Parts: sequence; C-alpha cells; structure tokens
Amino acid sequence: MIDLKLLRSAPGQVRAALGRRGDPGLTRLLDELEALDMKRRALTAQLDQLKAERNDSAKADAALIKQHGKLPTDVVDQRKQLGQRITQLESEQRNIESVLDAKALFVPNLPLPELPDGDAAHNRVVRSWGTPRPADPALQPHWVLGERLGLFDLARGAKLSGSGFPLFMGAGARLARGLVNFMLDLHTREHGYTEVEPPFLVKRETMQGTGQVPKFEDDAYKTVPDDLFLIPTAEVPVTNIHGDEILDGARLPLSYCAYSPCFRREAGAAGKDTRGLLRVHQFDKVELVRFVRPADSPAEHERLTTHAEVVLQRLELPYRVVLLATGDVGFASAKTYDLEVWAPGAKQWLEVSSASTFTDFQARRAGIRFRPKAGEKPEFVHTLNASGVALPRTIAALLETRQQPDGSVTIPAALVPYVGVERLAPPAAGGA
RNA sequence: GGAGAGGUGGCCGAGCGGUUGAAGGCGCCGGUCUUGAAAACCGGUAUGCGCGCAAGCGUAUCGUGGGUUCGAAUCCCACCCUCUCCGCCA
Repeated sequence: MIDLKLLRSAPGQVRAALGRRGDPGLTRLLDELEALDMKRRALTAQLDQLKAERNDSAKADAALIKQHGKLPTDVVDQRKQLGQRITQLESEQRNIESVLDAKALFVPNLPLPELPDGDAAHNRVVRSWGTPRPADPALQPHWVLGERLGLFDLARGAKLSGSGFPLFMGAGARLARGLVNFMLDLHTREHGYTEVEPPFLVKRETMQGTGQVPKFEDDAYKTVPDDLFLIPTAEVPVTNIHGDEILDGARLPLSYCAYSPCFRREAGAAGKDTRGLLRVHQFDKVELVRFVRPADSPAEHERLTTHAEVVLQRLELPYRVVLLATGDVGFASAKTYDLEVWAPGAKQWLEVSSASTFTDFQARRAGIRFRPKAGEKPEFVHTLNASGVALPRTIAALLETRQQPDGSVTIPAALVPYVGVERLAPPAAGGA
C-alpha cells in the first residue's frame, strides 16, 4: 500500500521511483490519489470541527436537562440540524475514502534504487553456483524421463483436472514428499525457522494484505459460495498471521517456514514454456517468510536469499541468482532475486525461487507493526519472503541434471535419507 | 446445520442513554525507599485520522456494518467470531 503521507510530502520522489516500473498509467493514478487525498483532508477538518461542536453542546445540554428536566424545542431543532449536516458530510467522506482506498490498492511498491532499470532483458545475474551440465544431445528432458521412470503421469493428471495438474505416483510421489521434508528440516534445524502449517484457503482480505488482490484476482482460484481463495503461495496466509498486530520489537526478526500446495490459474500463460512440469496450476512449495525491523531488511533479504540457495547447493543443482529489473519486479516487491536452476534436458534456466523484500508495502496493507521499545510509537515492519524452494521445476532440473547413460537418475546424497533410495530406475513390471 | 450463552483497553473485569477513552485489578515503564533486590508507596502506560516545527489540540474507535436519538459502549437490525449442547463427520 502506498504511503499517502509520503506521496504528499515527497510527490516527486514517489513519481520518480514508480516511474522506473515503466507503467505509464501510474502517473494519472497518482494524480487522482492526490486530488482525493486533498478532498478527504478538507472534509475531515470540516467534519471534526462540527463534531467538536456537537460534543460540546451535548455536554451543555446534559447540564440543561438536569436543571430544567427537558431541552427547549428550539435547541433541539438546532441540534437536529447540526446532526443532519454531520450525517450528510459523513456519507460524503465515506464515499471519498472508499474510492481513495480502492484506488490506492492498485499502486505497486516503490522499487529500491539499486535495481537495474528496464524490462526483463535488463535483469542482472549477480552470482552463480556450480557448473551447468554441458549440452549433450543424449540428454532427455524431464517429461520423457519422468514418464519413463514412472514418477508422474501427466495424461492421467489431465484426465482428473485438466492440463497443468500433475499426478505424481510411486517413487515420484515419494520424491516430492522427500523434498518437502528435506527442505523443512533444513530450514527449521539449520536456519532457525519456525514451521507452520497454514490454511490453504483464505479470505479476500488476506489475499489483499499480501497484494494478490484486487489487481491480480483473475490469477487466483476462488471458491464460489464462500468467496475464499486457494492460496497461490504460503506467503499469503503466513505473512498475514500477524495482520493487524503490534509486535514486540524484542521478538523480531520472526522467521516462519511453511509447506503448502500452491494454486495458480496462470491465465494468459498458455502455450509458452508449459511442457512437462515447467508451468503447472498446482504445485508444492516450501516458503520462507520473515518479519524484520526496517533497518535490518536489506541484510535480512540477502540472508534469506542464501537460505534458499542452500537448498539448491545440497541438491547439487547448479544455479544462478538474478536481480530483477524495475520493469520485471513484482507488484508488491521492492527488490527481488530469482534463483534459477539449469535444466540441461529442457535447455533452459528455471526459476525455482523468488526472494523478495516488500519493505513496508505488505505491512501497510495488512497492518503489521512493531513497537521498537516500550513506550515508543509503533512502526510498520518489513516483510520478506522466498521460496525455499518450489518443487516441480526443481524435480525437473534434478532429473535432467542427474540422468545417467543407462536411463536411471541418481539421488543427491542429502536427499537419499528422505527418498529411501540412491537411484531411480524404470519400474520392472506390474503397476500400469 | 439446529438451540442457547457471550464478544469492553496487553490480560482479567465494571459500566445508569448524558463531561466514559472508558471504574477497579493484573501486567509493563519511571520514581521514592534499600548496600542490592523484594515488598510498600507515588506517577505514567491504546490506536487511527486531521491540524501543528513542536508542545499540544480536535476527532474517531467498547467484534463488524447500518439505524434510532439533541446525545449511544449502553436501545434496534444485519452480519462475523468464540463457547456449551444436539446433529453430521476425517
């Protein structure tokens, strides 16, 4: 949520920062907000004065009634008129505020200065780890490997729910479960996160807190009679855990990790990069969420990113860290690093994690504050999150990277205890 | 889903339609006392919005949203949530 006070005190600065996103419509939106804000304040001042009048006279009237038993009719008429005027202005105020609030929800976060300007072509690789497996025509893409090894059955998944709903079976299901447990164990034991299991369906208000709604409502699945949304990421319920709260500053930073399935309609994304597990409507993910003091958020963002990186390192998957440019960074984010793993079969980098700082944007929407010290005024926290990490593309990269000449796939050592085997081989017979 | 009870400040808990942002207690912060601490005593202790350099002033908020009234935490309506019992159920 944009800070209207900041827009008021530093309109040029806000415009310059938002201008870097390259959305020409934003300028007009800001103009509208400023006009509404001015109207609102004028009205509020007027209204407060009338209410003060009413309060004063109510006190005086109470004394009169005590004295004389009742209020003179001319006084009653006077008060009535005042009351009507207030009621009228209040409804005007409500209208302005509801329009103002509704529009403000469409203003994205201000990108931080260090982001490169421009569209996705200007994203910058800031570091990489491991050596991508060299090109080799013998390498198979994961959709071939997965079906051959009997790990998943995309055709049958589509039979159940339509395309984009993968069905994992046998060792594939075991692999998915093992990955989830591996990640949760890593983050809780080594990175100090508290594991949470959140609701997977949330209210509209919850989606709004993290920024998915109202602007991107069409990207989410929604249940019909209850107006509940299927979460597109555990970020949504987990960040909102502390919505409308004032946290004790001494408790910060707070670190939560959560497994959840994620549901995304991916409206408009059909056709491109959707083969196999590359883009699906339902997938598993372990998410990391942190609540930090504003002064700590840049360092915490870096740390958070490394927490996600460790997952890939333990899985021995070569990856690169990409700093998103102003035109590519998400609506609610002020700065994002994408983690991309190399998939030698599909021959592309796959985004498996997005590590973002939202500064006070989500905190403002959701009402997440902290008190720095006893007696001090509450401030908005900064919220951060990173996938740690998303499963399907990680599985894709894992299969493609670790495929052997004999058609089998080895399991990285860190994962062996979770999967129970060292190697995935084609099922002998039986099954289907 | 049905029946009943209830939602007041960080917590417990009072509250008559009229100086109630709200008694009292607990907790917390500061102080006095003490070698130190405890106890005791004194004082302070909500949030949003508007105006103001600030001190501060005004205003709103007693689950949420409407309404009645000169005036609502107190009355009316709707909704939400919690608890108890019944039904159903992993």
